[in-house]
Amino acid sequence: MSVQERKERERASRERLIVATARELAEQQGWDAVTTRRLAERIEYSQPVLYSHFRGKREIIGAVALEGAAEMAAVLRAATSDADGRRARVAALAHAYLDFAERNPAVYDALFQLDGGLAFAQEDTPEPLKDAFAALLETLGEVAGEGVHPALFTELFWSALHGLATLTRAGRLLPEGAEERLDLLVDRLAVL
Amino acid sequence: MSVQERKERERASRERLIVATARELAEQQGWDAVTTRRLAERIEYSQPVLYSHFRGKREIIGAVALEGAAEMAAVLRAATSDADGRRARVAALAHAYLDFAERNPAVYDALFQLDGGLAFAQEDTPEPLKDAFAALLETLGEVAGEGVHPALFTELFWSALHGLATLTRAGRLLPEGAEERLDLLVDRLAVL
DNA sequence: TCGCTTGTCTAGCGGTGCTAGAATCGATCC
DNA sequence: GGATCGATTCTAGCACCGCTAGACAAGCGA
Repeated sequence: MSVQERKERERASRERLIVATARELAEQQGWDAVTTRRLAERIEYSQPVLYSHFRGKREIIGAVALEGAAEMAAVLRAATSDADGRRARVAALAHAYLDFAERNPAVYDALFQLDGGLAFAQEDTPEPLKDAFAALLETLGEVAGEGVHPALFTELFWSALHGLATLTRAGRLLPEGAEERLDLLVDRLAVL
Repeated sequence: MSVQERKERERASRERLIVATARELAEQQGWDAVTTRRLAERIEYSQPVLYSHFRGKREIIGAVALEGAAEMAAVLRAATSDADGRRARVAALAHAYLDFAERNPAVYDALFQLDGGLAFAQEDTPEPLKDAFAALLETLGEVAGEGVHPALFTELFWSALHGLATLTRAGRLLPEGAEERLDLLVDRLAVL
């Protein structure tokens, strides 16, 4: 069995290489530059090898998204755990979220803009995605206010963050007012 | 000169046909289905004709976006003019916005998701885009609250609407809570 | 060492956006 | 009315895309 185990290890390792390379290439040159040919060349295998790991390009995007979701959840939890007081926690969360989106645009796109073939807001939603939402919920749930469902409030707050993130990056919003918009969001939406 | 004028009329007419056809095709089958070949076939000309009107596919998307922006501005103004009271006006605006996004997903994508090569939030931003933002500003400006810049408040409110629109359509948010999220947004963000 | 499974590669399919150069149309002039 | 010639449109093709069939080679168990 040792031979088979070694093969499985090598396969898993190569799969990680594919995902990491796709992410790297996407962050460097955008997802449009992530073609199966270029990706194959970078991992130093031929194209068909990609298809022995993933059904297609969409699944590769999905894999990057899952990795990103786990990372984002960790980042959000780290940011909130450092903050004292509810206002500070919510502000830190919002900051961390927009920071993550700005620093990892390709990952953010894989998660929320592109089609990675992932199920959202459903039972068969992958664990990392649920957990990322849970990370938001942990902090935002406590400022939802009387009689407002925490999950629903979180969805709204998240939507606002997502709107700010995408519109800013697409050049629809200028970066100047970013800080002020964020403060306003926290002060108005959260019940402190 | 009459001949030349007629030619120009015909050219302009064909250009409108291209934009209308692109929009129609995009709404029917999504932007992925809008290929230069299919588009050319539908307007009953060969591909290169498209390039005598537009620099490329991007510019065609941009043209659809501009048309959509003008339409959206009109829809928003119509919705708010029917409403009495500030709360009702803001709610009507938000409803109309999300309605427009839901009913014209391809146009909405051309405007805010895809690259139509348009400048935003700048001096050389095309008039229809400025005007669509102005339509938002007219209603939202009056509920920004003391000491809050109306434009900045509008940007934030718009971001929230955009987030709701895109996350809902991408299946990231379930349509169930839509009404409740919208009410919460209006009640919390707007100063009434 | 041999046979065979497993894995990888080469080559190619039908599609994409876009363009060079050939062909045709049509307004103008004799 | 018919020839001329410039503007317009088309045919054909480029390089690239995602994806896959079938040839080939590597490495295992016997």
